[in-house]
Amino acid sequence: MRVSSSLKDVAARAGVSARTVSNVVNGSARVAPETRRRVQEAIDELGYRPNLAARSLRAGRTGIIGLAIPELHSPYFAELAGLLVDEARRRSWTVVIDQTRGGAEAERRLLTGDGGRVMDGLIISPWALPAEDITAAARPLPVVLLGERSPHGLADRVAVDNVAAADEATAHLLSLGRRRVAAIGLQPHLRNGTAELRAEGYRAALRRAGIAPRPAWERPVTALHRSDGARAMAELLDAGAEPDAVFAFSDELALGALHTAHERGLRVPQDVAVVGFDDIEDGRFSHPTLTTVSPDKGQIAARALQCLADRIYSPRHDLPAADLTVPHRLVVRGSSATV
Amino acid sequence: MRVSSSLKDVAARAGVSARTVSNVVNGSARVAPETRRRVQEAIDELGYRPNLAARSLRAGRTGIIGLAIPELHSPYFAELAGLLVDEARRRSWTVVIDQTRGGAEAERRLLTGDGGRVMDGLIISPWALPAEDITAAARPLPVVLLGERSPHGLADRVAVDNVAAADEATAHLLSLGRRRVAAIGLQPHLRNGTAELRAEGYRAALRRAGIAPRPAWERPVTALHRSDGARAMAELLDAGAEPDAVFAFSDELALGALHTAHERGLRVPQDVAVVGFDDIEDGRFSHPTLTTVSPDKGQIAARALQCLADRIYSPRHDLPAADLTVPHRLVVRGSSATV
DNA sequence: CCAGGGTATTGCCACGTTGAAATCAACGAT
DNA sequence: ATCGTTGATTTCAACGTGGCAATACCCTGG
Repeated sequence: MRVSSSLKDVAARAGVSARTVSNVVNGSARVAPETRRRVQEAIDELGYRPNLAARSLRAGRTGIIGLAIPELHSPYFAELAGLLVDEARRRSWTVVIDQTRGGAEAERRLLTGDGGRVMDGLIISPWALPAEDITAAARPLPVVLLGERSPHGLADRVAVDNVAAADEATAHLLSLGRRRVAAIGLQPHLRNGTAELRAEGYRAALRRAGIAPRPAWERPVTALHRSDGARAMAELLDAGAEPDAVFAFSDELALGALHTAHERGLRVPQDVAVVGFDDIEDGRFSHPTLTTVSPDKGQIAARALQCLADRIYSPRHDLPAADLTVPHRLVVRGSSATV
Repeated sequence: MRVSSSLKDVAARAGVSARTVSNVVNGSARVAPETRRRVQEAIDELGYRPNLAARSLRAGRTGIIGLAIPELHSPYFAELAGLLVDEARRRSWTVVIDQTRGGAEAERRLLTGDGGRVMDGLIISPWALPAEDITAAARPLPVVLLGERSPHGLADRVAVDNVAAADEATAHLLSLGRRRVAAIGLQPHLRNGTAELRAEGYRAALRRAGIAPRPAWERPVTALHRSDGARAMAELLDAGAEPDAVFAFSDELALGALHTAHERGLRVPQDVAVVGFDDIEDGRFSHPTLTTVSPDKGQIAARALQCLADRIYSPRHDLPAADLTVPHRLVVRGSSATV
């Protein structure tokens, strides 16, 4: 059996030209019913499948979009990736996933390397690289940024309102009567817009409640894993900050903080209330369950792909950059329950 | 600026033929240093990138491999996918990820649809479809099966020794003096080999300890999420099985079971010891931390890709199917600590 | 000054597909 | 009977690359 058959093989078998077979496959032109039947029969018999490489070469499009995220094993990104893959299938796109592992080099390679030629578009959650650099390197590849601060109209962007969401989360802790509200998750060493925005909202809520933000309450992290949250929480306690509440910039950090709280014999939420960000599944089954800011991930996925589709299928190269804000809501669970 | 430049454009600029540029790019033939310099210069100036579609068409290979897993947001698969993507980059392959969402239809579509033409090979963790069907549908695409029972030499397979691992986990619980050891995670309705194998090991360990396996102790689940584990645990308790230990076939199920135990006021490990399977990161930070069977995921990734590489780059189509067993170890943590 | 042998470079073609335009057949209207 | 029209099918060319074989070039030894 041949490894693969081509239009020509099918055409020979059906007694028509290759072009007619192409028409049957794509429905791009009218084909007589009888001819269509014969061709279809030949297709089935030979098990013909169109060669996508040839099709791409001809069309100048690959039907492949890239998704660049820092880490696939991070629950938030994994959930989001899952939704994006599903949504992409709905548009008959294939998704290639690239992990940047938080490296600026990886983010740049992705854009200047072969990636730029194989993908029709890219959805990226930037980490180390400023948004400006990304959009510059990517051109003319359509790019959608997730979460990052808006790059002044250089590329489409989809995100929750990080400032408002962080503000709400902090205000929620304050509404419980907590006054020493710490924050875990700053990343001053990185040009990471998301962390900056959440810190901004956190401080705004404190100020509105008449509390001056204190550097000692703001714990930086190098990465966003549970272990980083656990370490930051330990440092916070060791430094004698005596927080009665913690707002972690991600659920993973929050779960790490919970872990340390348990170790140190602190009761959650009685001694320390904890709020996270992302609404990953783990938080619904942790002990205690985790209060969190829940971004509408389904909408992030849908909107991001819509943006790409608009650019890929539109002949116009000067579409104004979209800056879409998707809804979020605060989900109150055990870790910040009223005591 | 041109959207993309071709060999021809570079050739024109450097004053050589397209073929010479191709030689410079691929190093496939000797090129005079001076010529190489001029060509490289032109490449840089034009920002030339090879067109992968054309290259694939010519070479008959795409450099893309598929990874089909039930769910991306499942921590185990997300971690594994991350490792596979990293390992694939090392071999300059790109990975497209497909989620079957546990559907037989999705698994079949993947193989018979366009996927089969765009991928050079496929790594699949089968769920609903018997391994035999998968390998039959895939031919002549090289396939590596993860975890599934060996399909009688039809395709390469990489997995831990599920029977032995489940046996060890159960034996560990028995060694703590537990006698009513329940199992959570059977999937009798699916043709899922992995669950069957783990049940086999579980029962073997019981029998060796002189305990007859009881159907009432074996709780089936429909999926492998935390919520399924939580439900199964609740059913187990409601049925009056009064287990003093639980072996869950995955960490997610185990974490769900922990959640229910907390809710019901059971102390872990004092009242019920719990062991999971997979060693996902969550288990290292849960409360209590989770005892689990830790498969060497790095080796699973490396070996699976090695198998694919062997088949893709080998002209021989009759390589015997490999059946590789990767090491695992039992990691004892809080959920089964000695009381 | 030329044959011989290597090195460097080139032209041509095919991979499988599809857009554009040409061809062919059939049919109704003039 | 002829022409125009519509519908169905075909021919031709090109997308960008790399294998193959041919060619142009240079140097050395006779």
